[in-house]
Amino acid sequence: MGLCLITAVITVAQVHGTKSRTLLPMARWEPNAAERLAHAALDLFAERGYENTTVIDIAQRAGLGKSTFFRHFQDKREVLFGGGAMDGLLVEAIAAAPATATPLEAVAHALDAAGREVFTPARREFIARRQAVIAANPELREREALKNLALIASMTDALRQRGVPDLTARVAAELGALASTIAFERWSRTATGDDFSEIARQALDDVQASTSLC
Amino acid sequence: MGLCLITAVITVAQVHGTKSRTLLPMARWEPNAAERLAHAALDLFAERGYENTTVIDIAQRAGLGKSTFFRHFQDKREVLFGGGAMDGLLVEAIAAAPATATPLEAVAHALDAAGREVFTPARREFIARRQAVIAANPELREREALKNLALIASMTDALRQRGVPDLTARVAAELGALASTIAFERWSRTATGDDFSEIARQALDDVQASTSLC
DNA sequence: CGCAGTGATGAGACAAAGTCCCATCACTGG
DNA sequence: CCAGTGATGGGACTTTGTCTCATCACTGCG
Repeated sequence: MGLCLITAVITVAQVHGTKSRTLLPMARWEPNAAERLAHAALDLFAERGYENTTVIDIAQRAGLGKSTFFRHFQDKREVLFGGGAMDGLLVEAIAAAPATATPLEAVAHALDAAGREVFTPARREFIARRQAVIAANPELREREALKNLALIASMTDALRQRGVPDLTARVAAELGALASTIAFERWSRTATGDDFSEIARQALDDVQASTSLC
Repeated sequence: MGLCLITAVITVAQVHGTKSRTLLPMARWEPNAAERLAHAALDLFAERGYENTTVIDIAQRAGLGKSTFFRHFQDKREVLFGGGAMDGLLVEAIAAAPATATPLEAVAHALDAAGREVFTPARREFIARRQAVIAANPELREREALKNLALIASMTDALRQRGVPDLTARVAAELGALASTIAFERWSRTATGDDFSEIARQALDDVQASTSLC
């Protein structure tokens, strides 16, 4: 799966530094609680595994309490899928594609946007690490599958609003998701700072070519 | 989703009646504990909803204890996805397809098998009821998404073993899953005893035709 | 007829997930 | 200096899921 990735930890460095005077009272009241929790969780999951990590462990490492964890995340799995801006990003990109674009070209437009905003070279290592944690645990893969389904539904809707017939929209969204997954697999293996958008376009072409051989 | 359906409750009426003499000592030691639990669960989920139903509630309605529930099912969700013979059924059907068949024809072969063995007219109402329960709850949809993923992976493997190239196998499996989902949507709406296999073949044709319009 | 063995079950203790309520603390504005 | 706001902490509570051990039904054997 490649679409439903990272979104938490995206709004990272921003506030920090406004009130560096009152550091004594402890980590509490320090900003970015959600980000700290997400980072602490990824670290712990990578160290000891998802199931050997307690929500309390995560909260403690972030200098927070259990209550605060559940105030920021619906459940333990969600800490790795937090942000979720991916959805809107793809929908907007599909809507913004030229009116003359075919469904799959509109999807390619969306994958470009993902490459520009999310799957950046700077985040590659972090995202791959996160993906490894997810792949290692059934509960997390389950959540990822659901997110992916939601993403496909969003893309399908976005295509329909361009006037694409229902079934065609569904097929295009599904093929786009598959291409994205394949592109992500290739991209996370590249040691170099390869551009995700290029890889994704290539993957989309490959997928489209394969449909003729079915 | 249509592929990952029913499997529990499939080995239903069989043993019953061998020891109808000792009925007094209570439901215990009555056979088919798993089936009784699955039916009790579906009834309760339909009545009060998944989240308002306790595992203990389910066990009690089946005349069993909590321990026995978790002895038969990994977790609360799994009670609706129990059997799981679907996987092997599709894999075997794909392997058994004529060597001359294209990937999608092999998949069509698998959907035929599903229509013959699982999505029978007699089970239509029950399956639709179960699907409604799943659709009404995020946790259950999540599990369904994971099962669907596993099914796609199985079909992909089965196609690869026929000598189909990796990417083509993946695309064919994905398109087959989509066709199956669409076929299931259509089939569960038909009041008549329509044949799932026919609907599925039609859906597969529709999907294939749509790929040309992307 | 009785007696030990097997297998499914039940009961209860336990850890962790998730929910809820309320007190507390940091900071804000008057 | 004081009241208000919002994020936090703590703890009680329910439920899920695990584990261990005793129990019961039925089986086969002497």
